[in-house]
Amino acid sequence: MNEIPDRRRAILDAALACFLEHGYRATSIAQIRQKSGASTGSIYHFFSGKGAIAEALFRQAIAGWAEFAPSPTASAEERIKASVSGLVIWGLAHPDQSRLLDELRSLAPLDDELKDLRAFLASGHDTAAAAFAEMQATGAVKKLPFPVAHALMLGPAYSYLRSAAPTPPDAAQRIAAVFATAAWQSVKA
Amino acid sequence: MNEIPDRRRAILDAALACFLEHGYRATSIAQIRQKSGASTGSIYHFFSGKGAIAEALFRQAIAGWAEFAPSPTASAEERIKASVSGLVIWGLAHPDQSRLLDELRSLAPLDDELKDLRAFLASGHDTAAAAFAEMQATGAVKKLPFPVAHALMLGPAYSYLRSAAPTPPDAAQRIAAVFATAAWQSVKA
DNA sequence: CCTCCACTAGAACATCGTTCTAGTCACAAC
DNA sequence: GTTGTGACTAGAACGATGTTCTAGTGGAGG
Repeated sequence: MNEIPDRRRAILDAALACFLEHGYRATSIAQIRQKSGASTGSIYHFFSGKGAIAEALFRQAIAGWAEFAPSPTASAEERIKASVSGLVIWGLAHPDQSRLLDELRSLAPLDDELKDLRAFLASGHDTAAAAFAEMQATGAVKKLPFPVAHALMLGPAYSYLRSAAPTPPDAAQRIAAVFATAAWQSVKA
Repeated sequence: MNEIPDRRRAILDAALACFLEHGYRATSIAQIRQKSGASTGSIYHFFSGKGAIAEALFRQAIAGWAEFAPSPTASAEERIKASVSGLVIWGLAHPDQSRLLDELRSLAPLDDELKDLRAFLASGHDTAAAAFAEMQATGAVKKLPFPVAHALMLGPAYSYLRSAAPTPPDAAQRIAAVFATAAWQSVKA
């Protein structure tokens, strides 16, 4: 009885295809309507708006990447390197999904359509800050303000992925290692 | 006879005020029209569209920051550190202008309104790549692909400025130094 | 006085995201 | 068997936006 309705899934699939091809902003509800076969009313029955569709797809994409999440018992160095490396490897393997996430991250603070996504990102930010504070408490990393540390660790990876081309896995591994060691060097005590 | 028309200047000033207050996307032509006292037709007489206004303001803002440009005769370390440090110090001193530039940079690849700005950014990218290639030739920096090096050097600064609060000058100096030394450590030979 | 032309004004247009109104269909109640 | 009910669909209508169109103004040159 709790099946996901076909219509809802069709809308999500169509929206993802459109977003990956044209970006979030450039795809219109009309395009999603055509590709999914749903009607306008149907779309707004399942989602509160374009932003809600984007948020659902964002969470879905994040879930696909979360498998790279480092185990919480590893050392600070391993956890940080795994975070950065996982981000880069996943991003180079899925460049258009990565670009979509980046577009949504950029738009979230400015676009009220994406208010819920903004809240979701803020909660993720908070858990990352807590994890980093824990590493600071053990003396494993420098005592930097978290926004500074976050920018040092993940800024290069985000920046690179924004304009990266599809990359074969072995090259992606090497590039990921560069960013991972640079991130660790930047924040290690 | 070649004076800049008052109307044009009034439009630019009004647009800058609106963009700084609400961001590029959230300001409408109508707002610019009201604040500047110009009419719709007048705006489109001077600019080909909203994107052209943004591009004009982008160049204007870049000019205000270009004073931090390092002298070409300095060492690679000095030039790179000065670039990063200058960006951070200027960005922390002008947070809303910095955020506007970042918004426009994010939007440029996706929004056809900003096609001309996109070309302008690409040319700037090319000169930076050439400068870096020169440093590589002298053996001062690692032999990294330029996109990787660029992300390592400026990614953290861009990332930090995106969410930075106004900062007093002395604190800004310290933060800038953190990012500058991290950038140099990441790419030095 | 006439003619041009840079410039202005505001109505009109196309498109977008969203809301509204009306309805269909399956199914449970009685 | 009829009637309700509620999930779902459909498409017209709405308001706002960026842009274009049509009409005009006013001053400089012939």
